[in-house]
Amino acid sequence: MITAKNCVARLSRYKSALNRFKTLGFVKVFSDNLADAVGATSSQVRKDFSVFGISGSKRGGYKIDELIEKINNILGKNEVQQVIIVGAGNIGSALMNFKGFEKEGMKIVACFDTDPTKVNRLGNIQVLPIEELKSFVLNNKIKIGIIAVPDNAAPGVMEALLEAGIKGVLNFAPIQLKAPEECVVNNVNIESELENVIYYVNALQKSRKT
Amino acid sequence: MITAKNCVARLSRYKSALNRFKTLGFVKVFSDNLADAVGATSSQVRKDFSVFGISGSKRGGYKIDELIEKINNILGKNEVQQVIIVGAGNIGSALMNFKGFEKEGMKIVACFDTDPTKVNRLGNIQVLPIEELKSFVLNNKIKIGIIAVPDNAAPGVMEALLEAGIKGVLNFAPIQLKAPEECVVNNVNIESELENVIYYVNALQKSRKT
DNA sequence: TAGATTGTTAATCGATTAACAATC
DNA sequence: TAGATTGTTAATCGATTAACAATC
Repeated sequence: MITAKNCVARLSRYKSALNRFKTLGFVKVFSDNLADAVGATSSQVRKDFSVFGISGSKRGGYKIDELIEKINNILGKNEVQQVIIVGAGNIGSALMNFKGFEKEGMKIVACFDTDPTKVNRLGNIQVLPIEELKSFVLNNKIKIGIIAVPDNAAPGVMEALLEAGIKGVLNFAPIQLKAPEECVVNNVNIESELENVIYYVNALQKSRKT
Repeated sequence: MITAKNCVARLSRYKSALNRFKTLGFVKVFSDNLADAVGATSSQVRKDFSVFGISGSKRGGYKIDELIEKINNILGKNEVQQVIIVGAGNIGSALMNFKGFEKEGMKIVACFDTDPTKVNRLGNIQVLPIEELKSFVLNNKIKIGIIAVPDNAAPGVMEALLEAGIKGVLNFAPIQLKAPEECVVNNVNIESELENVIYYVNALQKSRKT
């Protein structure tokens, strides 16, 4: 990996904070403002920007519009990113209807499922049989896929995506998926995120007692 | 924070790996097996266990059943954790129907929404008006809440949860929520996770070209 | 026993923060 | 100009890894 993952994640956060600042009518920000907005230090904001070659003006801070523009470029927002989903269950369906992606220039173009009863070629976003995955990915030059299937099905889906030539995967199955170097995998484990909260709530209560 | 967040997250991963090992008929594991399963080093596995006071037997590794038991205790699995959701939109509804929580001893007991048309007292999991949030939380001694509302509504919901006495929050709104020390917040930003994948796919392609 | 694995300490690595010269 | 903020380097902090004595 070229750039630290946290660093890119913070870039996303800066961007949403900047959009909020813009809504409030701000025109420029200082590293200090951004730091407050995302819960970081001003040093970190400036360091992150320097990593990505973003510069402001000394004494004048950063112009919000320019900053958003630059961050969007870095995050690949100059073109709409076409994304497919595998798995039309709870999570998959929610993501199909999720407004957040569209707003960020990411478009779900199709969903795939093994269950024939879930296939639907008439909807706003088609649900297709898994057999059509490879041809669809090739024909439409899709690079990004989301896995939203149960954990036992996930490794198989990963293989199918790799074989179809997918270059990046966001995985919601509660299993750590691996891929060869040429494919990026980001595992999001919702159960584990909730377990995390529960752990700290309990830990906090225990430490309170002593 | 008492223990590093990554450390707790890995604990969750060890647990699911252990469950898979168990399904395969294994009775004991070595730190090396677990490391392979979750993509860590054996040093790290043993270090993590030592942080939580988990010990195995030299030469004999760890008994899977005991290990699962111990990890479950640490993660608060000795009792079913009751959780509420705020927001019955796409994400909120998916989480209500999500099987993954139940399997892990976490139970969604109610959902709250401002939209009266979404209220439903007859379903398997009730959807209640947001006005009933506080009394429900108090009456049922709920400690954990999930936020699944748009970003502009999220800070208000956070306040309402705090006022109701919630001690831990898992936030899916794309905004970094803050809370006083006595409340734990874990922010999961799905858009940002996908952006992350896109960034690395692009970065990889660029580095390939040079 | 000999060999393999744990548990822990020390070394390394990377990420965050502090500090400050440059400069608007 | 004087004061404030950037950009960057050095210092600090924390997390991961390597190494190895203890021991089953």
